[in-house]
Amino acid sequence: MTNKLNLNNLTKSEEDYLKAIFQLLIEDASVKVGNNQLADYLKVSPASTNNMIKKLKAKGYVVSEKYGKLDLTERGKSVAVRLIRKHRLWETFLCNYLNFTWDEVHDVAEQLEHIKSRKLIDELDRFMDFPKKDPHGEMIPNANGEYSIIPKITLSSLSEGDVCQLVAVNDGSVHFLKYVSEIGLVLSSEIKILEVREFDKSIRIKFDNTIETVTRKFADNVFVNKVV
Amino acid sequence: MTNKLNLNNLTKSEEDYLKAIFQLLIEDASVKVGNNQLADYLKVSPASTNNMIKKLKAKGYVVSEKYGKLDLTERGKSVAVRLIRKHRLWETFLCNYLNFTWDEVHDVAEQLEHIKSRKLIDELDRFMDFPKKDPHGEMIPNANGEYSIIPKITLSSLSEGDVCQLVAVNDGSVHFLKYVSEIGLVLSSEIKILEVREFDKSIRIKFDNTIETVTRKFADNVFVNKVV
DNA sequence: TTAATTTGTTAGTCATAACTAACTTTTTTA
DNA sequence: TAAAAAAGTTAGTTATGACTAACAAATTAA
Repeated sequence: MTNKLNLNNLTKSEEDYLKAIFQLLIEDASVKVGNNQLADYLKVSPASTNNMIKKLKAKGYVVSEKYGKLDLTERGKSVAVRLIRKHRLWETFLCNYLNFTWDEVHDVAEQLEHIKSRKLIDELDRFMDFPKKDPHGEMIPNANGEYSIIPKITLSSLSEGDVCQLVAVNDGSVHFLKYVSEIGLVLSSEIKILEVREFDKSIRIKFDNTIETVTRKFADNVFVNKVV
Repeated sequence: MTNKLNLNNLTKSEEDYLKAIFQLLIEDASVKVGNNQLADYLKVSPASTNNMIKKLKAKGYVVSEKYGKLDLTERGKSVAVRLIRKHRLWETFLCNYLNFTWDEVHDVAEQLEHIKSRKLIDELDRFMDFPKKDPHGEMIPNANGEYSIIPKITLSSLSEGDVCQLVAVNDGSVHFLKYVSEIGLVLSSEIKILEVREFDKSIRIKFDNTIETVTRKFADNVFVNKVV
């Protein structure tokens, strides 16, 4: 009964876990990423993540000590970045060539990112002329896994009178993405903060002659460049 | 312990089985398609196919009697045709837009055909302007699952002096497809049968000022339109 | 600093889909 | 038509990746 470790060909699940750990690590760089948090993020039980973490440790993708925080090895990171590259390239393709909207791309890209073919993704990249950003404004890693992380500030971090430009939106929720489109915001929209209400931190914003009030939660998911 | 039957969302495996049965049924319309034959085709054990057949029968995709031949219900056929549509559209995309060659497309298309998104495939179809044939010359079913079956004759069925045009090639083997490309045959190539050798049924053919001898096995996998 | 809460782990179960080995039915052929 | 071969079936096992329930460790709060 020798336990064969499939070192090279990762399953869809293994890939999903590695990507999730990576996302959690960059989301909150300094804070501990733990087992339950991962379970929560992936919407599975803590027992499931615990199990998978063991396997990924044995395969050399993850490091952690018992009851300790999770981290990825270089190999683990490399897998995660390649998945993100695939995900974002597919999203770009779906939006720019196949008439998908922001809120429609995520689910399909989640499937497409697991297709195993180096040539496929590199040719898709070339076909689209090596796009730098995906439709939500996020950076696309290149074929060598290199990418720049632009420090992101949220709309919620600004103050009355500030003017900013929408550079990216969090792509985690279909409802949120639909909402963003519906009120008329697009990448590069110039947004002026008219008022930040002390009571509930809701924000009155103006863009393209539209005035809207958005919640703190909404503003937390909108990433901007401060202009003024 | 109520046995929940996942009637709508088929697994990758279930889809593979339905497609395989469909392919075997159209390959040899009149001949019985049996359990062992299916196992052989899918390169799994007869026990595995037997098991899966039971499940697909319970779900209403397959019909067969104990020890009898296999057949698909309308629903089963519909699933298979949609898979073939997806497979062929992806192959077309890979060849025409992403620089894939004949022999490279199959494996990737096998993965891509399982992506679940109606919009994805219909938009891909539109993007390529509704192609009628895939790169190997096979018909692509339309969005309603309609397609025409062109009765195919093989190069091996012709006689000395006949002239034909290459209309399709069997896409089952990478080695075969590489071979076809290497000797210089492409879709629409005009081929003249110079000689059929009685000894081993090998055939001397001429096309584009090239003269080649091909085996019976090779000629069985080349589909043509007889011109003269 | 002890108790409560949160977080992490283990053990055992289930479904899917593969496998081998043994057995039964059907078909072929001698 | 009876024996041999081929085809089909069943039983029992394995790996993956979920799950629940029970338990242990670590952290937080009283």
